[in-house]
Amino acid sequence: MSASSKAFNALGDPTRRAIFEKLQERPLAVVDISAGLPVSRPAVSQHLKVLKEAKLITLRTDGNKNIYELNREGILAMRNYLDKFWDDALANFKTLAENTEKENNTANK
Amino acid sequence: MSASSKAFNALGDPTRRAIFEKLQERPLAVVDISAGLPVSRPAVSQHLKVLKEAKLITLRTDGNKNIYELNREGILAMRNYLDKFWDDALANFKTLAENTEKENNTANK
DNA sequence: ACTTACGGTAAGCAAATACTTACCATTAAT
DNA sequence: ATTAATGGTAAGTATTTGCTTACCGTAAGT
Repeated sequence: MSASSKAFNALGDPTRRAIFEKLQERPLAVVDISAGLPVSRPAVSQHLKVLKEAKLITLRTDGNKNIYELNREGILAMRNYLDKFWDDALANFKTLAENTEKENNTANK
Repeated sequence: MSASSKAFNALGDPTRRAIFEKLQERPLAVVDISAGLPVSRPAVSQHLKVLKEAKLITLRTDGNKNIYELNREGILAMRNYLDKFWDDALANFKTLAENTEKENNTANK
């Protein structure tokens, strides 16, 4: 599973997106992330694990608190995937159009 | 559910990502998309519906064939989401750092 | 030292969702 | 006209995955 695959999978879940967006404000400890969310704290821990493995967040320990923070790496991986994806698609469609053009010309001769 | 939410959700599934990536090569009819995939043709139809609703692909009819094609709109929505997300995160962290700085200065006087 | 706060993991359950088979409508081919 | 091919939808099943409770370890506060 590629880096971007894991990231897409991770952000596929609405609760994980909510967590992700909370961390946009500031780095937060698990209790603070959990506060306000409609699921239990262990559920949040499980989601954090998925986001971490997708390299969308990082973990730093501060005493007995686990502070989670956004990780540029995963976000960039997705962005790059989308950019390249679209660029390649355009290139493919272009050569496809050219080939179709040639075929028509040949057929018309 | 926002446009990008639907798109993230859609690409959260590996089979849908496979379909999405097949369409990067060229627009394809359902039979052609289905060929090679480890799931039945109706399953593919169902996935196509989700991708279409996420504005990641579009549908064009050609005789009895339904040709699916990439849709820039959904791809761009995700890209914009990620860009804005990261920009806003940076801005938040910056003001956060400045405030912490001020607090330290005040505390030290 | 004892208690409270923090948070990860395990096991089991519940809900969501991906998949299959069956069916039907439409279009193309013979 | 009949038959093939294309593909969407429905109903039911099965798998996945998100969630909860229970538990444990570690760090901080009193």
